[in-house]
Amino acid sequence: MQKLDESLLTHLPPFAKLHRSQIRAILDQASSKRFDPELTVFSEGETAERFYMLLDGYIRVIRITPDGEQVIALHIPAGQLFGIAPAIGRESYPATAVTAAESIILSWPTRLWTDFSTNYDGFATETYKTLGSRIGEMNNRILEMATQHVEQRVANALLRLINQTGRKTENGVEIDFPITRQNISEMTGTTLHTVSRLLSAWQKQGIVESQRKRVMVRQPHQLVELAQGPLSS
DNA sequence: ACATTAATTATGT
DNA sequence: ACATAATTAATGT
Repeated sequence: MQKLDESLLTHLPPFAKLHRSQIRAILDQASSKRFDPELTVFSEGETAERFYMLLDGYIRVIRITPDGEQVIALHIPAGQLFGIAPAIGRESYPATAVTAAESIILSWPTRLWTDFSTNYDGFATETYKTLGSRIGEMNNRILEMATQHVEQRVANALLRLINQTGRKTENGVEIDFPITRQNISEMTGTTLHTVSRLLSAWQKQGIVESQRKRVMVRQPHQLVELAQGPLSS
């Protein structure tokens, strides 16, 4: 196993307050692995042997319904911890983590979790921050599902994607990992057909631009408008 | 207002 | 050439 450079972690929130020696110790206990796209890192219900830091790439957090249907709960961008079951007092993973793009992932044995959170300044508070914002996001999605129409939900999903994982180009903001109509439908509780129709319509209006597995938003403001939906009553 | 079904076409290896 | 992705129309709830 070759040595990992300390600069990999120094700027990431959970480790930002630590000294080089501490980072060194953390890295020396980590294992590093590269994942191709669409590979499962861990599965729902598995015993949480390890916790993870995404160094590069994107993670999709998914759950499977009893009848085998996929639901995408969340996307995680590089620089965040995931699979942190110990932080919420669980010994099995509550969901499945799949790479959405080629990714580089560090991981540690779960038994180190208490070490990390007691000995390393800022680690605990920062992880609870990200945990908090993920819960907040999922709460918003629950509200959307219950109250909004599909068009608004798809608009909101795209907005979240470009905010969290957007890459700016000349013409707009592009989601910087491959994403299909099917994927978007799994995020919004609709069908790939409806998503396809919506994207086609929005493309004609110049709001988005999409090819196979690629979606770019040209006019975020227009999407925000659509996300508001028709004014109540 | 949306899903489902089915047929057709486009796109990437 | 083959598999996967996307579009489109028709029909159903």
